[in-house]
Amino acid sequence: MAETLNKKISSIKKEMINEREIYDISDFFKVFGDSTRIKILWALDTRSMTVSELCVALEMTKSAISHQLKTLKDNKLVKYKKIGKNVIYSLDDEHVSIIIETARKHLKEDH
Amino acid sequence: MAETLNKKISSIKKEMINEREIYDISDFFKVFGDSTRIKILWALDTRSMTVSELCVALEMTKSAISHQLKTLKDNKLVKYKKIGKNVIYSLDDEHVSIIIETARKHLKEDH
DNA sequence: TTGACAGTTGAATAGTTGCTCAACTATGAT
DNA sequence: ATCATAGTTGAGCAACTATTCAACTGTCAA
Repeated sequence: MAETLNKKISSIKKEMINEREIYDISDFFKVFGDSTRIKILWALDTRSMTVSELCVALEMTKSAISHQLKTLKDNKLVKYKKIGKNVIYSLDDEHVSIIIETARKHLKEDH
Repeated sequence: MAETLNKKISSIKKEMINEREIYDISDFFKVFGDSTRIKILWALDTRSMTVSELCVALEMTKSAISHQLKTLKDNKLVKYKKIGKNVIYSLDDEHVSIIIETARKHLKEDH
């Protein structure tokens, strides 16, 4: 009885995955695999910010920040709004927080 | 009334994060940022496997697989058991599935 | 002991990536 | 028009990384 249920749950949980999706997933995680980008996401999870504000917060050059914002933009993790000379960036996805928090939980565990 | 509640929720949700944790988080995601390692994790999420079995499943050399298994081992994502000449690897953490599934959800969405 | 099989490891190489620098666009103020 | 500010972009370089190759350890069988 319980075994049949487990098999059912297991078959629902485990779907097929193809070569293309594998690359999409690993490319997606590459975006999170850089400390500067994590800092940006963390900062933007607090509040929306302009590029200059991010430069001050992270103590980095406009160019470096802008390059990383492009990567985040391309991966649909941040969105932006132009207001006059400023460009205000903000998070574009609720998954970002979930993913980072799950990682933190994992890292807090003792093995 | 609603505003006060939002502020409270916001303060609970958002904890401090330090420089060290930023690097730990990005290092953790670097592990997921490689297609070979995703393939290994995906395969091991189906069932435990020896190195040779993984070689057949992923069509790669023992050496390449072994190098990546070391990385996964170091990051506490897989565990292993020696049985005779064989080394059987399996997933070491329920967070792995959660993280990969959240990424897949994100990638499936249209923006 | 010898040989075959399973897996690990270190060095070398080829490819990738993050930051800097300089040049650029665009907007607003004088 | 001119200048300052805000941000973007492409090239180049230094640092990193995934795979290959060859040599190695450890286990089992004859």
